[in-house]
Amino acid sequence: MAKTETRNHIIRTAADLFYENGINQTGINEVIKQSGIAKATLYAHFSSKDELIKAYISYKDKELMIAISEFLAPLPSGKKKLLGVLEFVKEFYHGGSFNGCWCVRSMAEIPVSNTAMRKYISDSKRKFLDYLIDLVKDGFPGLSKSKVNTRAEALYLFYESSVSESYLHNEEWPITRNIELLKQYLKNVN
Amino acid sequence: MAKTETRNHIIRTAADLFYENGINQTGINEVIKQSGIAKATLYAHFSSKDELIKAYISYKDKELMIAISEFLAPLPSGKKKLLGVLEFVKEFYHGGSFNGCWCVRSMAEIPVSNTAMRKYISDSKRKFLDYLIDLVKDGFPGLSKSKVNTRAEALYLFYESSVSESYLHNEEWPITRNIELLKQYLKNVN
Amino acid sequence: MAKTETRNHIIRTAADLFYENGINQTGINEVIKQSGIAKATLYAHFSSKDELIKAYISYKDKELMIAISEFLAPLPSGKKKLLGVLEFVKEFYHGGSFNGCWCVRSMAEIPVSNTAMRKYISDSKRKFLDYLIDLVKDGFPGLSKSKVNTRAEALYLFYESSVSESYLHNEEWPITRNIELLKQYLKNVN
Amino acid sequence: MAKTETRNHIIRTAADLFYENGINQTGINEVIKQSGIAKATLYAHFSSKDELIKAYISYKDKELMIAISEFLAPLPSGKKKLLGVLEFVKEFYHGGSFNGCWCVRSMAEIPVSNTAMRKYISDSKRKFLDYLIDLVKDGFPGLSKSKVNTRAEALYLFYESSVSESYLHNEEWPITRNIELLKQYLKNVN
DNA sequence: AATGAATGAGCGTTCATTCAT
DNA sequence: CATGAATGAACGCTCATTCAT
Repeated sequence: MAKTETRNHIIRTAADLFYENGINQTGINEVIKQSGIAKATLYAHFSSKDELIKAYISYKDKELMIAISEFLAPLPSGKKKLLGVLEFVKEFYHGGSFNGCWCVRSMAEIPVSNTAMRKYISDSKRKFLDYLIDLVKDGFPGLSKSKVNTRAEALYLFYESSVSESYLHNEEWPITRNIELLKQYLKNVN
Repeated sequence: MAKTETRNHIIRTAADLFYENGINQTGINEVIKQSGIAKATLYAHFSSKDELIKAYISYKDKELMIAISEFLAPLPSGKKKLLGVLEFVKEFYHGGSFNGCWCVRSMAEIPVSNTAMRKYISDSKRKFLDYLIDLVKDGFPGLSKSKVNTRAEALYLFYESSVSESYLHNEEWPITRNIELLKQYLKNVN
Repeated sequence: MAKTETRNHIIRTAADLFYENGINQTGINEVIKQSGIAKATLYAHFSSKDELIKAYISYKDKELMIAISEFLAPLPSGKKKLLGVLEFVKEFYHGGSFNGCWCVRSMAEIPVSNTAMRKYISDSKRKFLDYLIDLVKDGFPGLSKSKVNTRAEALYLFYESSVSESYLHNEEWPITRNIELLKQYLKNVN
Repeated sequence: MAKTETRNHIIRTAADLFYENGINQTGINEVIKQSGIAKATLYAHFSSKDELIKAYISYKDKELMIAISEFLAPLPSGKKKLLGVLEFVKEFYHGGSFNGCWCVRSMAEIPVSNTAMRKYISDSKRKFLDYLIDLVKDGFPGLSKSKVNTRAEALYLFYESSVSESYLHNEEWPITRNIELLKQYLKNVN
């Protein structure tokens, strides 16, 4: 197997386990067993579990960006597209492998002393906010930068609580309630 | 020392450690060292770490209810009081010992297989939602039960993302942005 | 409760637990919980767990002597009575609370370093052998002391392997086989 | 060191300790200290202490089979060979490392709830009985299957009480007495 | 005489990581 | 480049026993 392939294989296997059971509940042994590789092979590709966790976070983020972009592609730019972001969450929630936000959950598992990792995770979420900023910018050309940011941050917050609270309660209402809130919000912005 | 005192002493010590560093990063050894008690003493009061975690969750919840109630007491009923809930988060955030939501973070650390504990935590959050429902009910007498719930759920979601996102990014803007969103939301409800 | 009553109550409770589950598998806490007494009360009556174990051994031995004597009482002296000893084992085995020999099992749980306890247990078995010697002496008056001993030791060995092996295999055949062996043995002694 | 070598090294070390002091009196820490290996190494080879105990039982059984076979090899088939089994016990008893029957003693230390382990141990003894059955079958060709079993079971019971009782009393007489009983028994079978 | 909270050494087990091959 | 046996610190938990009341 080529080096990159092995690496990706490990990441995908680890991602499934980390996202399903949490990063601390998933041991290195479990990852190598599921991957079918040797322990030292894993350490040849990732110098530590932390590095593997970072790769997991990035992998899930990229996967999300692709999925959400595909979901939004057919929707018209503007308010419909922004609402689409929360509609995506609803679909995600019912998709069968929903386990909330990997960033929020991973952050909870990282020791406070591990500032590097904590920064990596919050930076990761920041990138998602940037993605939403672009979405607003594209959907509302001419809108002032300040208003773009405000609108994107609002959308981000609706998105985040949809994901986290539907996961926390294992119920759909946080998503539908946030959709209503977003609709009302968008009605009141020019 | 009376039994109840020792028990409370352990809970308070454990709560500080759990909330600061997470429940999995905090070992029983750390708890007893900080408490200045013997290991068997802890196990005389709590049959397992899980029981101590439950006591921690309940302790933090009660503490929160008291603090938020005191904070809201001087505010006039109605919209001012609901906004006060988010103003409380802002104060909480700057209070020096802010580490996000213990429920959200603990949920992320509990294995999926531990359904009893997961239920305990989500039930705990549900109680907080009930608290907000009462707050809305009291502040808007005559409002239909359905509208009370809708309004309380909205407030709950604003509260939750204020706490979680300010913790995640270690920045204040999620709180201020949510306050703006809540203000706008309340403007549009009768 | 009078002191002796309390003491006997503890012994009986402990005996049931020790014989059912083994002396090491039964904690002091279990004994006091089942007895309904305080921990310090137990230690007022028995200076250590070892002392309680000794009391358990003696209690079971006495109980056995009484039971076996009652069982043998109606039988005619001589060979019939000796055979009765093994018939007693058969009844004991089917009695519902059979768990082999407390001495053999306890000996296995005592550290080799605890010579005092080990001597106590083997002395205890020696007393049972003495009981069988008396049985032979009474049943075969005029028999030389040497022959009495030989015959009693044979009976003792048949008895012991009946108890131990039926317990080990959880099957009855070791008892019935030993009964056959004893019958044949007795046929060949004058 | 090759994996199998390490495994065998652990088993031999554990066997000495388990047989000398009992399985519950011997902690994992003692085993690794004596073995000179790390704790995780032990758990890489044995998933639990129970697995190590099983390996110990099997190891001792195999060792016994080999030793007894070697001891019996020069003896002529038939009654001489059967008597040899008890002569072997006498030699075993005086060998310096005699501590009774590992199966009987281990059974006494295993919680009643651990049915899997208890079955493992009694199966182990059953194999020894099968060994004796073969011995009788080979020594008395043409003997009916039923008589073979009866004779082997008798031999088994003599063997067992020789081992257990000489251990219990730390005296030789149970062995010599059983030898006499076996001789007499064999005189009366065709 | 009786209480029960507190003890500290020990238990079996799991972890991410290293290194000789 | 890949292997897998070995590591040692930490984990959650149990034990018989003591002592102030």
